Amino acid sequence: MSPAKTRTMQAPSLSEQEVIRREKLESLKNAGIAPYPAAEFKVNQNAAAIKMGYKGDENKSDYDKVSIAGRIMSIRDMGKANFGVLQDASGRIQFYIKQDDICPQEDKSLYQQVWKKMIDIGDIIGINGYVFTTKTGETSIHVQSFTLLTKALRPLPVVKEKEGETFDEVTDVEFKYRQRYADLIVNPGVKEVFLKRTKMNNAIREFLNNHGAIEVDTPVLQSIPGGAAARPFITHHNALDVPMYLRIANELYLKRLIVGGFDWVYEFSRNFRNEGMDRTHNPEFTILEFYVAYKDYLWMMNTTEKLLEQTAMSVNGFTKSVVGNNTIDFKAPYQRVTIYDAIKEHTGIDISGMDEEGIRNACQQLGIHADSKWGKGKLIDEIFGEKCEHHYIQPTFIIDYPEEMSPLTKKHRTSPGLVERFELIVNGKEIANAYSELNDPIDQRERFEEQARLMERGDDEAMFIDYDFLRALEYGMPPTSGIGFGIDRLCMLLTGQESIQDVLLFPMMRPEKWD
RNA sequence: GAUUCCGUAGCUCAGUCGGUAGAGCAAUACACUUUUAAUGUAUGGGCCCUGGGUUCGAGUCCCAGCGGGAUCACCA
Repeated sequence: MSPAKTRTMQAPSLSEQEVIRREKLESLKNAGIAPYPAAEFKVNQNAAAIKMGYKGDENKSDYDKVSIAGRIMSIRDMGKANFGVLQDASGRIQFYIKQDDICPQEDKSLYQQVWKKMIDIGDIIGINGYVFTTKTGETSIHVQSFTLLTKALRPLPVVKEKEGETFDEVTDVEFKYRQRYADLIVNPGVKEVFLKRTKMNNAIREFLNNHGAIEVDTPVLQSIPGGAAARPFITHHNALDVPMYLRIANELYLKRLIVGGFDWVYEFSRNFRNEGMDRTHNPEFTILEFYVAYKDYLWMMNTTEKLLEQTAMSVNGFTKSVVGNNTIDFKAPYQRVTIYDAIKEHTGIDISGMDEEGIRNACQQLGIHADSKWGKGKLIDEIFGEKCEHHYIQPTFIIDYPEEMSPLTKKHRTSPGLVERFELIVNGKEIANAYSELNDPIDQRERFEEQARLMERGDDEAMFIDYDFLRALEYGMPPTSGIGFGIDRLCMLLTGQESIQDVLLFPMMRPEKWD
């Protein structure tokens, strides 16, 4: 019986390579080498800084005692010397390890037995040595000593690269999303997307903080899921014995804070909606909302343009971003089109004077399903979504929505039946929604009651009446403008990703079965 | 939720008309002290997603299930 067969019988669920790694783990322990040592490993450099800073003879002495730590990504075995690649948080750097350097005496076992037989690709090590340039011109670390920091028991997918071309890249999305840790290790570029996401958030925070905005935290567990039209996740609080909902939006809480005297608040709000998943929807997602006292939606459009232009610059260094076949320019200002004009332009039908019946007929004419449960606002929204939205690739403000689909929005100052609201459409998708906030408590109560009627009519997305929010408005909320940005979608636009799963570190997946 | 495509070694992928399971990388062993997708020689590694069915015989054909992608519906 072959040794491999014996191994398989001992541990039937492990692959050959996993069994061999466990045997190496035992060998290490037998040799008195800790596979998972506790002590700090002091580093004084990182891969990127060395490659950036090392200039050969000019500053060689600054790099004669470097110490870095990272994961072994490849080893090229030349017998009594190896070249390898070490990857740390900053990037990758080549190292050179030679038998006679780490074993200057007769005893070559550290090199022959430990390094060559017990260390693998994927292991995390620390190395000490000096920087040099190889014959072929690559900045490398000449290893004088190494320390095993973590033994890896599972083989890493091996991805190779030459001159920017990648070979055997792991493209299986299930692997990438379920084992993001491994995806991040082996696929260069994945990490870049998430670093850009952080840059984007930082840029937005910086913009807001510089303008005097206050970052706040509001409840995620809510007894009335308000501020949006969506199906919530339901949970239960045992001690109070009441149902609770994971928030679908934080809007009503932020407005309570405006009542309370803050004049600019914002929150990066993780929201939860119990709905379908696709390239642009994940059940949990992030919306940045902010509310500013004494402003209106016109001011908000100006602010939005500035915020996005500046954020794009911070993330990419320029205002343009390539997504699929489109190049999007976030440079302000953005076009502003009323929703009625948009519909007129893309369907040839002017619905601005029509009642619900007329719009229903228009839907029929356009071949759009007009559900009998839907009111006028929903029908208009449907026409816009079907016939117009996808045409707007460059950032465009669609403004002045019908009142019925905007129960939290202030009535338009000059056009009856409309509200002061805009959505920002980019690359054919909504990425922000804003309005002059409704602050008339009596009007707000009527709008909620209209929502309640819609709910009775069968609209399962109509809003609940939030009596505490009405009470807050009765104390008086100053004129306020508010906005919500789809942060995941904005990130997709700024990083050129076409699936929301590629801008979420751990996108939702059906749970794995482990038996 | 509906439709459709996919699931083969640790990874990337072949697998013809239904006839004993293949390659490269990775692994193991050997050679090689400046290589870089290192190279050369040899070896091992498979619940072909799971369960049924058809058949003398199924990775391959049929049905059901599981997981994933795409499109649609719902939505941001």
